[in-house]
Amino acid sequence: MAVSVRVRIAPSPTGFAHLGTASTALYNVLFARQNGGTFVLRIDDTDMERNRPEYELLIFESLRWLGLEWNEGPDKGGPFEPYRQSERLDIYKEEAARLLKDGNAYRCFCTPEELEAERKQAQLEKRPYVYSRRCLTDPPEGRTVFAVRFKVPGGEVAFTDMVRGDMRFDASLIGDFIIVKSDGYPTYQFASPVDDALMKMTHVIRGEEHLSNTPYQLMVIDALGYERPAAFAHMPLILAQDGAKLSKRKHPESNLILFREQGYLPEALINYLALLGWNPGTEQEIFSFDELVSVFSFDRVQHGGARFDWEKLNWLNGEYIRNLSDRELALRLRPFVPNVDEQTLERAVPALKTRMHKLTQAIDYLNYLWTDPAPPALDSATIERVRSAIDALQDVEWAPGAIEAALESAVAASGAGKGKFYTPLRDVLTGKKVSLPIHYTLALLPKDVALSRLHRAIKAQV
RNA sequence: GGCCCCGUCGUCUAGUGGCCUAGGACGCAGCCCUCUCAAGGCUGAGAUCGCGGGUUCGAAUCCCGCCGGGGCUACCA
Repeated sequence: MAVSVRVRIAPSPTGFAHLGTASTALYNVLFARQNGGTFVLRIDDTDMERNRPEYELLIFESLRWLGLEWNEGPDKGGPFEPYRQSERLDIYKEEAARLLKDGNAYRCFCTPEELEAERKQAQLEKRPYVYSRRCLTDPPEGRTVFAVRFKVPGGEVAFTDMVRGDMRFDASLIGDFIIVKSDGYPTYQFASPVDDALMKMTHVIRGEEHLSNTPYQLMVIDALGYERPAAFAHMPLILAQDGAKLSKRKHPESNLILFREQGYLPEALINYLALLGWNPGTEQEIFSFDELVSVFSFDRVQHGGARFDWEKLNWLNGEYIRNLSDRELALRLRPFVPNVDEQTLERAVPALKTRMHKLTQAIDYLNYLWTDPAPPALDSATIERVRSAIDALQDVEWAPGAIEAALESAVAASGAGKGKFYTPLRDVLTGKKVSLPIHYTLALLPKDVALSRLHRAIKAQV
């Protein structure tokens, strides 16, 4: 019987969860779901300087919002606890000691300045830099502060990548790298493979930035005598507008929480992310999550990075909004327009639906309901039209259909066009040039409020 | 600098030697619908397939060189 699939994502709480986090999480979940596997969330918090505990909560929240729930993780436990690297320090210490004892690692007493000098020198001589191994062959005397370096065995490291096929790297080009920092914390190149092995990961699916890190990690796993993951998958990077890798610091707009705040639907973002770097080979663009699970495959994944395109996301999000039932859309809109009562919101939805590519846009359409626009200046002909509108509306049933009918006969009687007639009404009611269709604009307002705004506009003229 | 990945309309992509006068989607333009804004319908512009050499009867598709972009090369992850 085959071992069941285990995959993971391992974000570091050095910032908010961003598009890249979501993207790798998605592919991991898709693959796990396809194979009845387990999706693990591990927190790689070994950077003492930059970790902030509150970011961990943000990561949980963002992933849950997207519906990318994990089976094992720091908040829900599992058979390989703990799932926070900061709580596994003794494990790394032990493994490092083992490497030290077996001669696969050694202590390095070099100072950052000395290493910097080595690097500069190599650059000057135009030779590729690898650590000199000074501390292996001729360690300086009398120093107490040290880091631990992995002794790179050289040779070739080969592995299978589900996206790119067979990969091979020449390890003689890789210098002895640090696996334990002088503060006692493990580096990513060490903690990550140790945990992948210990947590029995069968597949490692992550961003392309880790492709060249893979040989480092495989060498560590080999030296420790653990079993390697069966395969890797290095997914194309999500690029910013300038073509550079999306980063938390340079691209704060990639914060997932912001997507929620702007009114993007999680299912739309998922759909868009899936299409960034992967394509089904058909012309289908809209995919439910279950459809993605059934049709996704690594061999149709792009090898090059893809620029994130807000325009296309907006379109997709609009499509998803339009496909929501009125009830469901009203529900999702609630938090964005807390000033609007439930009933009014539900009545607004049919008109709102085709006019939004994100939920926040409802605010622009509805805020005339809870604000009071100043009466505009009107010429005498316009005043007449407003007056006849008031007359027409006076005894009408307060619903869009009836209002529309009443207004249309008033328009016909006035001899003016709908534009001339409706534009000032819109202006008086909302103070804006753009609004929902005029009969909706009226109907959503309480009748007395609507009529008093119209009355007031007429009186305001001298 | 070294190693690795990539290079088709502005963007995301289809395409694995002839089906390509290079297809789709977003965006853009025009028209229709229309009280505004959308949505919807129709039409259109937009890519000498990074460049230069080959191979071949025939290349976006194969080979070589170059150029360009990105990633890694940290006591960040």
